Formats: sequence, C-alpha cells, structure tokens
Amino acid sequence: MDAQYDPSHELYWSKKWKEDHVFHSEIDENKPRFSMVIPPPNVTGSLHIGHALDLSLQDAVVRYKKMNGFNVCWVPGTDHAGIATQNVVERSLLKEGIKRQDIGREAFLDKVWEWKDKYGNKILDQITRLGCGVDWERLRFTMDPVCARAVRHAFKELFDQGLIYKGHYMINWCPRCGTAISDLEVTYEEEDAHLWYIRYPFEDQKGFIVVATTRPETMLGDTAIAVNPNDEHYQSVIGKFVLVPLIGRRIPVVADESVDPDFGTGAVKVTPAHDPTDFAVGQRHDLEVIQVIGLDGRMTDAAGKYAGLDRFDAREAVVNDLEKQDYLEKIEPYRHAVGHCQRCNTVVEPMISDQWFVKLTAMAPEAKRVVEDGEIQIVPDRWVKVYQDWMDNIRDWCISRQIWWGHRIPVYTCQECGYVFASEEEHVDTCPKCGGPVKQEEDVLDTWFSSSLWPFEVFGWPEQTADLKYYFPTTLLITGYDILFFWVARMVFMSTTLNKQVPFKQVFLHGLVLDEHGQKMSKSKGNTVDPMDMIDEYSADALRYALISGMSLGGQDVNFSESRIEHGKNLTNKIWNSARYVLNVVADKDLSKEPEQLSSVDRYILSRLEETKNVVVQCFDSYDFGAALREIESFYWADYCDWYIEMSKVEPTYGTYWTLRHVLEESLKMLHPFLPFITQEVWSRIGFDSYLVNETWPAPRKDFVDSVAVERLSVVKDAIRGIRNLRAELNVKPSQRIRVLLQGDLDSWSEFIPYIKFLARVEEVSQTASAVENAYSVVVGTDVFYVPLQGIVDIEKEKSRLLKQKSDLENRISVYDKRLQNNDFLNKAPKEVVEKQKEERQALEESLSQLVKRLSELGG
RNA sequence: GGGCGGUUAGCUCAGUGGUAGAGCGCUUGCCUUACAAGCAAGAGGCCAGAGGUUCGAAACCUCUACCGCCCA
Repeated sequence: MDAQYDPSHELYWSKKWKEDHVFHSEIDENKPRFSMVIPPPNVTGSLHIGHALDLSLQDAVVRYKKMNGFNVCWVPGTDHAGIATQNVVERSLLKEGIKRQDIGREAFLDKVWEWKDKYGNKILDQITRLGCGVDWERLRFTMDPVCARAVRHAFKELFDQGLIYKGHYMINWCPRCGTAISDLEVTYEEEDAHLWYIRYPFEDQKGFIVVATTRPETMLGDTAIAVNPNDEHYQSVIGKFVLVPLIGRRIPVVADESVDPDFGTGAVKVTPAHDPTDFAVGQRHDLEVIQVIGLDGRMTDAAGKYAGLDRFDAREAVVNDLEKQDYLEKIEPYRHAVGHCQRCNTVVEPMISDQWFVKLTAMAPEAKRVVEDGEIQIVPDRWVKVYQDWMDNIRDWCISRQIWWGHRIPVYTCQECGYVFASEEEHVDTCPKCGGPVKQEEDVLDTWFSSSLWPFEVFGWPEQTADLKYYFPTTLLITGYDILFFWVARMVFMSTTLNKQVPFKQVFLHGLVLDEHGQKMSKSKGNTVDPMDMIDEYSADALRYALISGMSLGGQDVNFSESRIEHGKNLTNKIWNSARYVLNVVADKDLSKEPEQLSSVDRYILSRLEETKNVVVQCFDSYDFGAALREIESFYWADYCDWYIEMSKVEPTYGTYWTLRHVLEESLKMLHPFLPFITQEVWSRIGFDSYLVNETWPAPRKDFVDSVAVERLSVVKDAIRGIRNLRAELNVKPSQRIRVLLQGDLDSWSEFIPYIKFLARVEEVSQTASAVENAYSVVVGTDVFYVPLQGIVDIEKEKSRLLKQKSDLENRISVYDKRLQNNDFLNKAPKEVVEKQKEERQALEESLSQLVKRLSELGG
C-alpha cells in the first residue's frame, strides 16, 4: 500500500457495483422493504452541486438501510425537461439555419430523440461516478413508453373526473420560450422602475383624471378607469367617461373594491388583457378585452401606430408621445417586483389564452389531510406549515405548454360531431361516437405533470404490477426544499387522487448548497462549483464528505468550501494510512477468535466504539446525517488514530491486535454510507472479497461498554497531555527523554506507565513519597508527576505556570461554590445534578490543594 | 404586506437547561519508521441586543436590530 492515498480506484468500484448489480432489488417478502425514487434530473443537464448533495444523501441512506437488512430499491431516471431540452435542440438546429417550424413537428422530435440518445447519458454517468447505488435495471426516462402510458391514463382519469379542464384565463406567458408557464415558474425580482402619472381627459374635455401605472404601454389596451367605491375623492366621477390619451378610446370610470385608494392617485387604469387584477375587474364590469401585446412580445395591430414594436420599445415610445402631448403629469421612481421566466429570465407577460388546467383547488383538501394526519411525514417539520399554507392558497395549475417536446395532450376533438374526449390510447383516429376523423390537441404537458406520477409510474402504473404492489408507496423521498411545491406537493396531489394512497411515507427536505460565504451560486456571480471538477481534483468521497459533513439537523443550507473538501481528502488519506498501518501489524495474525483478555486501553476504545455506534444510529434515524458523519470521523481520527493506534504500539497482545482490527472493520462499515469508495477499497485490502454494502451494520455489543476504562483513560490522557504541555513550554527537544517521578499510588498507574513513557517520551517513571526538589510538576487529580530537568529549573517560571493553573482552578471552583451555596439550587435542582456538581467540585478542589501544596514547597 | 430561517473563535459552522466545540486559518516545535494530506503544544469567545421563565439560559419565551430565503 502506498504512503499516500490514490483515489483513482473509485472508477473501478463504481463500475463493479453497476456490473455486478449490487443494488438491484427484486421482490422479497421475507425482508423489510425500503424504496425510494430519485428526483429525476434534467436529461439535458449535467450534475450540479445541489444534485451532488441530494444524491450523496440518498446513497448514504440506501447503503445504511441495505446494511441493516432492508430490501432496498432506489429507482434512477431522468426527466425530459420539455422547454429546456427543446431550447437546446432548437439552438443547435439554428446553427445550421434551421427553425423547428421549417422541418415540422415529427422531424423535430426525431432530432430531439437523437440528441437525447447521444447526450442524455451524461448525467447518468455522473451519478455513477458519484458512487450512487441505484437499481440500474429499473432506469426510467419520463418519455419512456410506460411513462407516456401513465401520463395518458392519469390525464384521462382526471379529465373524466372533471379535474382537468380547458379554460380561457389569464396565464403567465414567456415571450421568449413562446409558451405558457405555471405560476411557480415565475420568479419575482425587485426592480427599480417608475410610476408614470398619466392624465386621462374626461370626454367633455372638462378636466382629467390622473392614474399611475408602471406599464404605460398597456394603456393602448385600456378599457376602463377604476376607483375604489369608498374613495370620497372620486365619488363624482364614477360612471363618467374618459378618453384614453394618444388613441382617444372612450372608456368608463368604474368602481371596484380591488382598487387600493393609497396606490398612486387612487385611480387606476384597467387593461383586462394584460394584467391579472385588471382581468378580474374586467370580468366583474363586463369590460372589453383588447390585446395590444402579442405572444412574441411585440405590439399587435390593435396598438395602432405602435404595432410591431417590442413591448419595451413601445413603452418608451408611448411615454415619449404622452410627454409631447402633455398627458404626463409626473414620473416617480418606484420599486416593485417584476415576474421573470424562471428558465430564461425574460419578463413574463400576463396573457389571456386557452389553456389546460388541473383543478388543484379541488384536490388540495386531501393533499392537506394526508400530511395533517401524518400519513406523510415531512422532515424537518417546519415545512409542514409552509406546505399547508400553500395548500390553503392553492390555485389551479396551468399544464399546457406551446412546445413540441413532451407528452402531447391526449385530448381529441371530432371534426364531424365536435365530441371532445381524452384517450389513453397512443393513437386515436376516429371519433368513438360518430366514427368521424379526430384532431388531437397540439400542446404538450408541463414536464412536472409527468414528474408528478414518477413514484408510481416507474413501477408500471397504471398496471397493478407486482412491483407496484410491493414497492409502492415508496418509503422515503429525499429532495431539496426548493421543489416542495414544484414536485413534492404535486406528487401528493396525483397519488392521493389517482391511487387513493400517499406516494411516499416520509419526505426529507434538505437545504441548498451555497458558496463558502453563504451566497447563492450563480453563473453571473461566478461562484459556481462544478462537482465533477471537484471529483477529479479531490475524489468523490471527498466531495460527499464536504457536502454531508456541512449539514445540520434543521435542514439549513450547506455552505460549500474547498477547505472542507480538502479536509475530506485528508480524512480519506487518514483512513488509508491508519488501515495501512493496522493491516501491516496484523498481517500474519490469525484473529478469528475473540480475545479472552483485554487491557484497559482495549476496553476503552471498544467502549468508545459502542458509544459511537449508538450516536450514529440515532443520528441516522433522526435524519441528522451531518452529525452522524462528524461523529464517526471524530471517533476514528481522535480516539482510534490519535490515541488507540498510538497506544497499541506499546507491548501489543493478542487482544490489541484483535481490537485494532475489529475497530477498523466496524469503523469502515459505519463510514461506508458516506465514503463508499475508500471504505470498499480498504475492505478489499483487508482481504475480504465481499461488497461492504452487503455486510451487516455493526450490532451493539453491550458487553463492550466499559465506562470505568473510558474514565481511567481520560485521566491517563490528562497526564500525558500535562507532560507534553510541560515539554512544549520548556522547549524540551522531542528527541530528549525525560525522567518522571510520581507522587501518588504507583500501583494504580502501573498499567498505564508504559503508555505514558511512550507517548510523553518519558525514560522512566519512578515513585517518590515526597516532593521532589528542583523539578517541574504536573498535577493530575490528587497525584503529581515531577519532572526534574538537567540543568537549572527556573523556579519563577514553574511558579507562574502553577499560579496560572491555580487561578484557573479557583475560578472554576468559585462557580461551583456559588451554585452549591445557593439554597434554591440545593432544594430545587434534581438530586443527581447536585451530587454531580459536588463531585466535580471535589475533584477540582483536590487538584487545587495539590497545586497549593506544590506552590508552598517552592516558597510561593 | 405575510411567513420561515439565521446571528456562537479571524473565516465556515456544530452545539441535547448545568460557566462553550470542530474544521480551516494563526503561533510554536517536530520529516517521532501509518499518515507533513501528518503529529504535538498553544493563542483566540461578555454565544447580536434588551426583557422574561428558571435554582441555573448560548439553548426555552417575548420584543428589537441586522442578514438571507419563500409567498403575495
């Protein structure tokens, strides 16, 4: 084994796991079941750091559950990402000067499939590289025939139940993507903008009414002015008519409750075609709807002389003309939230059009109930409230997209009789009623529609397959809180409606990965981290370490830093070298039998191992993965490597060798969910030809719990640290061995003297009945170690050392005294706490009296 | 406007009512034959502020300030 750990074998193991179907699951009624579906990543995408965290966590759980005897099934797959994928292919076609319309729908879709077949495996390879133990034989793509079938079935089912409908409503339109998008796909950003105050003259030309707007270009589509019915200023104008500046359209002043009297002048313009609130006002007052902005973001013919202008150019032009013609009262700076397309950041245009909707308003109560009743447990539970609030304010979901790549809406209209129906069949040519020709809807479904069926469609739904019955509902879902609404909630809607069952029993929502200063990563900030670069530079284990060790129980965001991943790399090197040492030492030993004799030091590390096992299991069971990892790491590095391995070098016995090896093996098992590669590699170096993930999780060994040994060792460590500290302070060369005299019960120390000699570089420890002249001293409890040094002992230095220790002790004791002299404390605190405090004070007091004695010997 | 997080060492963060921990960074000394990707020893904190509950608060409650996120 090399002195430095080389992670290049990671490639070997990830390939082996896949080739040997290590993570393949089959139905097995004799084992407890654990099933989970991967949040399917975008097939056009590559792994980003957020995926890496999400996948590392899932993999850790999968390995942990598998080692605990579960029949684990983790289903992998990718998402067809309608708009994103279409964009990518459109862009590449455009390089050849081809528009998708030029080649038509079918040819275009062929191109997309070609593209997918060529590049769509990238992210799957990356998942493999990260070490993920997914069931590759169950790999799914959301456009697979089985998923397409599921989508059609789900659609028809919901359509027939009246839970999907087509409607003429205001939706969010992205002019760049050329499609409707859902409310969730709009992100609002605060922007510095303006409020333009525009004069609308009354039709009799006697005065005008001033309205404030952030969007002057939409005035071309104004069909009313609205004021609040209770606004005294405007009582007299309600019912009157004004003329829209620049175009002269005659529009009424209406009274509507929705108008905020405190906004602007208290009077607002109403453009039903281009604003959701105005749309509602328009419906209430039966106003005309004039669309002045087209689907391409340019002004329509209805905009008169502005027709053809981009909406933002039109804004400038309109403002310009208003100013010229003296319709502009004033301009104020104004900060407000502007909706952008989540995908391309284009400013979203509210637009009225015919779209398909899922009636979430009808489905929300059940989705709410299953969480309320605990049928689904959301962890951390603070998300429950967020989820419930969202359900309380739910709006129907616009699912139609004006693109080609995706699941085409399975609704047909008979060209003869006009019958409209949804079908589950892949192709429908004739009307089931009259046999006439039918025409299918052109639009495709929101990608999230198929994603919402993911946890059951991957098991063959709607067929009631054996897999579906066995693996569904899934046990756990792990994903980031950022897709709670996008995905998690929608799966609940779909499953509770279509299956009358929850899609998963538990959801763990983790935080997002931020940069090292807690900033969101973004390309424009230039602070993104490519996980594959990190893997290349540091190893997948190190990356997994950096991500998971940064997690805390509350599901906080994880700050990613290179220093953390570097530490992960150091940890793997530490594991490597400690294993290298141990394996070398035990190489020729037959350690098959458990030893009959164990030293205190052996019992100490075995007992600490038991404590660690307990904590780690508790952490896993409470989804505290970061703490689990930190706990094992600290046990392995601080207890096992820094103390036990070092101590094992002193007069090793069979028990020592056995313990060295035992703790190594058990530690490897506990580390395996987090660092699968190095642990597997070392496991094989031990000589095992098994996969570590198929080994059994370390079982508790109550007989190894030995608090006395742990307590003894803590004192021994204090002695060693004390002597080391003394050496360091006095600049004693590491190579120089020193003599030590113990004032105290040598017998009680005898077992540990060899360790003290080795670790504190002590030549000899002998006993002394009384204080030693000309020596430094280390007080450990009631005992004193004297260290006479050749040459002159600096009495003043020794005194000041001891005085500092004395005042530290006195300070600590005074805190205890304050507490123990307080009658309220003595009466009200639990007895065992009082006892413990007394004991602790007593121990400090004993050390103090030794110090005082020592100081008086020095004449201080 | 409504809601949710956060504020602890220079930086990034853990912390379960009983006078605070880690990693990185810093100082000092060590290539001590597992590991310099390491070892040892150290320095460094009125736990954001103010009230309250409690025998006792970094932790529980209330308010304030600031930072961040989500929703409208």
